[in-house]
Amino acid sequence: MHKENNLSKNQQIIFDLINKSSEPLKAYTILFNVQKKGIKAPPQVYRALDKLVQTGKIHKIESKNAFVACRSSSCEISKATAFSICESCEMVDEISDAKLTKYLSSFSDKKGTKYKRFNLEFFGLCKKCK
Amino acid sequence: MHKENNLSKNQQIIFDLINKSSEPLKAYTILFNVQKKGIKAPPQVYRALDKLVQTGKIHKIESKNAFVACRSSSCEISKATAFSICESCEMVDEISDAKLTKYLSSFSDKKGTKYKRFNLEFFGLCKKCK
DNA sequence: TTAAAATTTGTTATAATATAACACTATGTA
DNA sequence: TACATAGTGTTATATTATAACAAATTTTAA
Repeated sequence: MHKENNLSKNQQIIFDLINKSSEPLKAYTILFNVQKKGIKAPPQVYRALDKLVQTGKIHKIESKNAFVACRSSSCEISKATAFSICESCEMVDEISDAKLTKYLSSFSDKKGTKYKRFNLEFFGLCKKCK
Repeated sequence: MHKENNLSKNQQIIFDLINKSSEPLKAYTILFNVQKKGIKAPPQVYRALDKLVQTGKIHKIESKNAFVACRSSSCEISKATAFSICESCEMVDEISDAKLTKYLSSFSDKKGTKYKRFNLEFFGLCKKCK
């Protein structure tokens, strides 16, 4: 039987926590919340996070050092991420906009270089906070 | 006499260092390099960095926790930044592309929300590394 | 010019984020 | 089975960033 794309125990615990959260979670918040499940030390959390990011199950919000579950159905998108971030309430939403992805994926700079991966973070006020 | 847009002593020292660097500098690298000039502690560095970022003289590369001088002539652009990052040699270039800026500045999401600020980081291989 | 306000500085301590290194276990593959 | 790969548990430590307070400097405006 070939390798399933299943998560290991720690990966699953941490993914579940992030996935049911309505807001980005930080590594040490995650650590605190999974200690009752036996995950006791930072490296355990960071290793699971690294793997989940690599496989596109979660994304890192770089400007916040926090992690959100991918909400995008086709998660090739781990290489092409965009988020909106509210500067007031800190809410983060994943943007999945085919046009935007296409535009940025085919963007080439002045030297003609194209890039296989990007991360875009928009900042403003969400609907509630406006 | 009204306030000039001049930099304070520490801000100038730290800006000069970043400005003459060909690569993004990290806060503690900066600290190490300015100790001979009398800047001895992290808060002095971080305060200057914060101010320089606010005024658009430098930008923070979020995925690297590092800082580069703004190379864009019209530095209103501090609200609309884009960078290319080489995954091999770590080189970072600021992208100033009017079309790209315009496209992203006028982007509105599914709810019709527009965002006043964004940061975009492209990852790939630079010309040298290809 | 001079007093109040705002900004910048200097300093110590500590918080928050992240990884190195090592020994061991579990799982997948040939 | 036996080898390789991925995951786990653990301790210690490295890296990035801020809190809090006192003093000095610069700006503003009465």
